[in-house]
Amino acid sequence: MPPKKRSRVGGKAGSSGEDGQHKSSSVAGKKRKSEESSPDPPQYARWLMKSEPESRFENGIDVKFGIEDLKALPEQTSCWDGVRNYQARNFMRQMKEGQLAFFYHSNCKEPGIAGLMKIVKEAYVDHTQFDKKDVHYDASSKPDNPKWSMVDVQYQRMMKRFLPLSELKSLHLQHRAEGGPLKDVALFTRARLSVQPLTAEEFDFILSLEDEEPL
DNA sequence: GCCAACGTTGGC
DNA sequence: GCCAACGTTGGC
Repeated sequence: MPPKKRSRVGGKAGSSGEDGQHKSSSVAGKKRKSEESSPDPPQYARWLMKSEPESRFENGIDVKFGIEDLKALPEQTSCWDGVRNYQARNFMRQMKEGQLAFFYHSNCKEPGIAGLMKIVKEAYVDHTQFDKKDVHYDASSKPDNPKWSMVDVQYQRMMKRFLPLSELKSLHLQHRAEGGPLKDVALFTRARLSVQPLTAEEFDFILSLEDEEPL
């Protein structure tokens, strides 16, 4: 889930092409409009990206990468490598320079939204897929047709207060029952996705929570 | 550490 | 192309 380390900007630009396809559901000959398909995916402009702020060793490598680690890098910028899920990858490929993303701390003592970052480089090839030493090496991906992409992100700021998952969850449940902006938020409806889109309404509502008293 | 949810893989 | 087995995510 978490992406991880790596210092600042990584390789060269370019995004690799193609997209894999992932769900299908399409009928032969017919087009399936609503969602899915690559032609025109809904346009999202705000994101939530998960990473683990506490040490955890995978194949002997520490995958820890919290918001403080991002902040400490040169230019407070890092590539977001290691995403190995097609939906998460496809969302990264939709990201545009300048868009904002919440930095979410997962798999830790206190999960929740820690801060804000900005997309500073659009999707390009994640080089770690070819690195046998890397935790996220993917033997099935070939350099002439890379499977995985990453973006570069830059630290913007910490939230004025940490927004715990527990609080977001009670709001989600409340909104689901009575209506409200977090009714369908991906954090709970697509819990395992490490890169998620947020509607403007969801994003703005979550941002407004930092000025509220903790629940 | 447990385990539910869900994505991926591979046999058929 | 189905679906059971398996692997991963991530809260608790």
